[in-house]
Amino acid sequence: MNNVNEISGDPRWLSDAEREAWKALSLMQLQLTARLGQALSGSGLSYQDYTVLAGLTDDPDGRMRVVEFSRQLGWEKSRVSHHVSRMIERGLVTRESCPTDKRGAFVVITAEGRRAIEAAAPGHVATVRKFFIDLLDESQVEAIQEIADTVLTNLKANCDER
Amino acid sequence: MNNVNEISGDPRWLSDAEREAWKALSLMQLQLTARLGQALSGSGLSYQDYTVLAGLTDDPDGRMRVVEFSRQLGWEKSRVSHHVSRMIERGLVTRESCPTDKRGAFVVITAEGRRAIEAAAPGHVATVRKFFIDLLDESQVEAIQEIADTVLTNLKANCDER
DNA sequence: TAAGATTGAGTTGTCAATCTTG
DNA sequence: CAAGATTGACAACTCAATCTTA
Repeated sequence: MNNVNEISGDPRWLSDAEREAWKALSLMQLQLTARLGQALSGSGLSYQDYTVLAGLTDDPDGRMRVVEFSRQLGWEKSRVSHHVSRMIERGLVTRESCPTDKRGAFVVITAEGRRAIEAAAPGHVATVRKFFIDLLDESQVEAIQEIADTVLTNLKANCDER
Repeated sequence: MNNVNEISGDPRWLSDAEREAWKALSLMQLQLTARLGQALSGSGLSYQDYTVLAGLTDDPDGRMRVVEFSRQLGWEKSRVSHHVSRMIERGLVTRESCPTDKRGAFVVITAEGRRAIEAAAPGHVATVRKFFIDLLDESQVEAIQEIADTVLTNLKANCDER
């Protein structure tokens, strides 16, 4: 499996540069989120908790549909459901039924949830800056956005195929 | 928590562009690996299995130290150990002790493991191309590599701090 | 019938404790 | 004591099945 296919070419393989880039990106993502989680550990919130609460505070009423979380975070809907259940037990959020669509459910942040994320936010932001954002220039942030948008659009366009 | 901080500035927050870029990247990574996993499902290998076997085939003898996997993949060493145990049960790899460092252990690919990854590889590569690599130009692949290298170097430099 | 959501069972991953060797 | 590795208990996630409403 030696591959020194530097020039775009052979569709059966990836070039070394392509493989390395993908590996490096995966490793970065894993280590970065691990680090963000560590940094949060003192606050009593996991990185996942933080993500959910941050999503809720984006809404003026502090509420979001389960299905919307599923889309925004890329979590299986059952994952959202399970995680919300655990957060409810800890008093960070509640569940409310949706008046307009009776199948639906809202996740709503509680006062305690708000306190928790407000306490954690400054430190978390500092960590994201220190280990990610502040290391990049504007053009790199743009590049990430463009790449991700391209890939996500393509994924959505082919969500039917096996 | 409204933030319309477009101009670099305030270290207490992230700009919208910065937040969006990070969210998009996380979403991309999640959906991409989910898709790669789906595409592999017919082969009897999970994406994680594939990753391990691919690492092993990089070595001429098809062997790699557990600790090296831990570093390369960014997996907890216990995760490597557990996953290898499961792969052993399925006959894809074996464990061997290291002669030079008696604490160490090698993971070694079996003939069956080799068959499995060789069968899965063409399809997997095609999927990585279709949903990722072929959507990007050379400069974007480069950009990813640079960003990831920068971030990973910085993480390594600060691995001691809490 | 499909879409939103939950549930339970099984799988995978983490964390702390332990064992062995450097 | 530190480094490599494993183990077991627990937490988080996935997948399929189910329930309810559109």
